[in-house]
Amino acid sequence: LLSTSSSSPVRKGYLELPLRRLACAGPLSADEEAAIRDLAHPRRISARGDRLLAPGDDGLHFVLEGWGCQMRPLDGNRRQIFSFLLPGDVIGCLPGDPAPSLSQSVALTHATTIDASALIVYPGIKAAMTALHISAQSRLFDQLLRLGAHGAYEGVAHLLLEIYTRHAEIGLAEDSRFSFPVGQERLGEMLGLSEVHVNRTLTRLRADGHLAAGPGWFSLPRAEDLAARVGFTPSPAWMA
Amino acid sequence: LLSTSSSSPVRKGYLELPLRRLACAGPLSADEEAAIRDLAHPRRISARGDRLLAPGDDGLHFVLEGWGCQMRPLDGNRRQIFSFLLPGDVIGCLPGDPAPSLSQSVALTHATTIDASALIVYPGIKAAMTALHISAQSRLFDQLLRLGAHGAYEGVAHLLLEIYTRHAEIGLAEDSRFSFPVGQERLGEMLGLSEVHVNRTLTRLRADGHLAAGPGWFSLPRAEDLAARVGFTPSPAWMA
DNA sequence: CGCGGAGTTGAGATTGTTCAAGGATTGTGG
DNA sequence: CCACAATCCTTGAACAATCTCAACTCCGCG
Repeated sequence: LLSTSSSSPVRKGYLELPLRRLACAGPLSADEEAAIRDLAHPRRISARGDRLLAPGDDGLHFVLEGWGCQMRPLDGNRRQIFSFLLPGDVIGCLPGDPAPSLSQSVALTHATTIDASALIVYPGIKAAMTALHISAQSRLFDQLLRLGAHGAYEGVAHLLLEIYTRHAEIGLAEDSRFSFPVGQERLGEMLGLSEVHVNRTLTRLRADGHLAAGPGWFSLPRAEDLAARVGFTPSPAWMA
Repeated sequence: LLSTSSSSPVRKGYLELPLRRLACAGPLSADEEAAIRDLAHPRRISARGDRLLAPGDDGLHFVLEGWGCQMRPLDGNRRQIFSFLLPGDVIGCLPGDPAPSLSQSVALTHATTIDASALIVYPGIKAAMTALHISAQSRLFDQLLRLGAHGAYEGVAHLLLEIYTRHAEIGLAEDSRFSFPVGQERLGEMLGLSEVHVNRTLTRLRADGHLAAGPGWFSLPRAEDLAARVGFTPSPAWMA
């Protein structure tokens, strides 16, 4: 997906996504872009189910490949997922905001991350990371709304639109199609729905012509229509 | 409730609750306690429905009297409440964490607040406020859990236990009884339930001997039992 | 070739919503 | 002091949304 768009000799393609993510959160100087591309730390590999962040870790990390989530375990083998962590995302704690392990960050697929704490010294990068932190906070409120105020159809649609948007922002949505490497049960754990009902709702979205799906991907061919249909507003409108 | 416990000549009793709230979040020096008691700013009065925080306000405030909430409006006259703001609570933005109006803070009853931004220069107060901010963040995750993973009975019980605990921490729960000056519809807007179902659930809690209610107050006579029954764990257990 | 994981579908039970109505309480004006 | 309106609480009955259980398919993989 990425290797085709090589304008300059990029040595570490796996840092391209965090770079794009930060760049679309705030302007970066050429120095800062270079600092990101030159990150020399070893990558950390997590198997599905492993923790992306060690319990005491208060650093910052980029997600390079694979999906993760923030969640809290429930009794039995149930859990509530609070947010999905996508390739390119920044995870961990900003220095000023020592919000320790109020939730667990866990890999949902095979995933790789890299330590990015050193980059906080660059003002543009710090500003961009702060902006991303605020976006994540806003998405948490979106999630509260999905769980508390939306029915299954609206909730699933909202979530897919959010994930679609997050992919599109960093150039990972070709033709309204984006990667979705986790199963329907994970959608259920996020939305507070049973796997069966998630399935029925996806079927309904498909029947309405709003969704196409294949192994490991979704596509929202009429994303604009769907957004209007379920009242999905991209980022702001809460300013005021 | 408060005026009886006057050991030293306290001139401004209305600052007693924020003081207690901060004190139970982190140790305060005598100077810091005095600084809180001497807050000279004018009190701000909000009628039910008014905003507690002006849209651009990025300061810190104490809630002195009355209840408020954080919420987002929905289409029509519906809304989703994210959290309740109680007397003694700190609201607003910490300096390092410029998370602007991702939600609205609104009065649910007649309420008074006071500007507390000046107190941030005291390190003990700043630390306590940071700890309270983290508690609030944790309660947001609790709320996600209630909405996503709990049924009505568990959700209502959890929420009442939380509010009971928050009152008890600052000495406002006489005999497991605490103030609850908002109606059942507000509980519904918080829990994503209809007013009718909230009512039926409260009735059920009462029938089970877990709840007593009167105009403007609730009581949880067997809070321990109820907490065990619905799996309510006070603050931590997420550390790790 | 068979096995396991993920997606799909049906039928019945459970939970929660809506609409509608009736009681209780309180504040207000006559 | 009483009538009245407003607000909140309570209850019933029909309806809709969602869950559970159980089966069955499809496909990739050893």
